[in-house]
Order: sequence, then structure tokens, then C-alpha cells
Amino acid sequence: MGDELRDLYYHQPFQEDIRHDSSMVQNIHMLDPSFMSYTSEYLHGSSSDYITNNSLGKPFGFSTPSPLSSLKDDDIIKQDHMDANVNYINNNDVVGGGGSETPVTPNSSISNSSSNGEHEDSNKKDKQVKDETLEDGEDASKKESKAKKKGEKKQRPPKFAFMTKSEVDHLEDGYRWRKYGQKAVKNSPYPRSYYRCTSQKCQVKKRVERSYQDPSIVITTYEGQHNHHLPATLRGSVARMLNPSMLAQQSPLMAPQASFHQEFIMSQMPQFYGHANAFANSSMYHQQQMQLPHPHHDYGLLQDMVPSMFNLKQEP
DNA sequence: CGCGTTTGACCAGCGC
DNA sequence: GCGCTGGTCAAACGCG
Repeated sequence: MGDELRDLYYHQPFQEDIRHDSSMVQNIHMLDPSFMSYTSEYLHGSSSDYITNNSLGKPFGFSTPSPLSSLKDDDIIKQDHMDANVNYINNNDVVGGGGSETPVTPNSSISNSSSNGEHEDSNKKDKQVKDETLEDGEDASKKESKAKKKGEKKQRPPKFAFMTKSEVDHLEDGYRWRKYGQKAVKNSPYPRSYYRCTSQKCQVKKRVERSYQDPSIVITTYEGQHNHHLPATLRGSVARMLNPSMLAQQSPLMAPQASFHQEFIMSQMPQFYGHANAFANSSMYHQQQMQLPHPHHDYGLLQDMVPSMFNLKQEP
């Protein structure tokens, strides 16, 4: 467990009174290269810098979950217990303070549907066939994961999670996603949805779930790195929201399987690009102010830890 | 018809 | 070993 929690990276929510514009600015601050280098340093930390359950939040000076966050430290650990790397950022985005008029219908699709044994059988058959035909690298990652089951622990690509206040579950981030699963979340009335990038050979996945404590918060977790550009149809509009210097960093050339520790700074850029899109878009969609009960909660300590996220580009 | 979603089943990891 | 849970698969279905 300790090994797997190494590199776990957690950002406590910015519980600021964020207005639309400033949230945009702040979100993009997260993409600042110096922030990246910080994370890299942090992630490169000595092998003794294990982040355990208890110490999870300590690098950023918190030990208790935010009232806005449904994810306690424990939850994050449980949820990502198999994952080596998790970046966790909350985007305390702007959403209507008056409450959402669009009710979330969490369980609307968890209803039982008729199933028959035939389906089950064919499923099993298909799985067998697939297992047999899997040998030819059609799904290398699966094969790899199977191979790793016996020996070492399954290693997963780095993750990056953030929270967004949004009425929309699936935030537009410029990429195209195909939903491949939905699961009920323990202790939560809201289901978790699983998406996969539709681009061929792109292994990036993302999970989307709603906080059960604050249903207005959407928790999005990205896993993996896009190995392609944004779809052309979306690139233009989304790209305009972003800092040109970030666009320059966007590159599809890094290998998805690249060593995380070595490649983190560079390879995370496209990811952050995508995340920024989600940040930005959610801000774009919800251009109202919100009042947060605990302004500047934990903000100072995080600011101490990651000054580049806060001090740079305080544009007029 | 192609693409995306739904949804029950399956599987692996973990804790007891 | 067993049960629980998270993650994934894939047939069926819906939609444009």
C-alpha cells in the first residue's frame, strides 16, 4: 500500500470566493510550468517521502476533508488503492448560487433492466474467445495487466483528479469520450461513470462522479495521457481559452507508457491542457457568482506550498 | 448505419 | 475462502 500511495498528490479545494473571471485565471495558474516543476519535485521526492493515509494531506497543510469534498483522505485511498499516482485538484468553480434548477437524477440509469441467461452465456463465451484472441496486442494494456497480475502489482498510469462545481456531469474538455461503464458508488446515491477516449490507440480514461455531500460538485479523474491532438472540430474554440504558452506545450509525441517520474513535467502538459479545458469550460458554462461558506479555507497553506500557483500571473 | 449509452455480468484486488 | 467493491466488458438499445 505504501508503495502505491507514493506520489499521491492531493490539492485541497480552493474555497475562495471565486468569480467567473478569477476562476479562469486561477485555473490556468494551475498549468503554470513552475507549478508543474513543483509537482515534479514533489513527486520526485525521496523514496522516504511516502504519503500514507495519515500524511496524505500534510504536504499541503490539511488533515481533514473539506466540507465541500465528499472525498475524505480515506476515500481517496480506497478509491485509488491500486493506483500509483494521483493528482488531486479541486476546481471550486463558479456555479449559480441560487441552486441548480436541473435536478441531478443520480439513479435514473441504475434501474434494473431485463436480462436473460442467453446474454450472460454469450458474454462468457465472448470473454473466452476474447481471451484467446487477445494475444495479438490488440489490447496490449490488458495483456500487460494480466501478465502483471501474477508477478508484480498492476501499475496504472498517473491520475489527475479535480473537483468542479457544475450541474453538468460530463464536462467538455475538448476530447471525445465514450462511456463504457457506470457503477453505483458505495455510500453515495450518485453513480460513477467511466469514459474512455474515443481516439484510436489512446488509452486515456476518465471517471466522473458527483460528490454525495455536495451534489453540485463533480469529481473528475483522468487517467493516462492523450497521445493525440484535440479533435479538430473542438480544438479551436477550446484552445482560445488557454494560455498560448500552454498550447505550445501541447504535444502528442510522448509515449503513453513513458516513465512517469521522468516524463511527468512534459507528458502531463497535454493532460493539463485537457483539464484546463474542463476547468475553463465549466467556468464558461456557469457564469454566476457563488458564495462559499469558508473563504480562504486552507488556502494559505497551499499557497505556501505551491507559491507559483498563486503568485504568478496575477493579471489585472 | 455508425456512434454513443445503458446495464448486467464478469473479474481482480482487498480485507476479514 | 468468502464477500465486498471498483473497474471493465459487450450485447442490446437509442439516436441522428
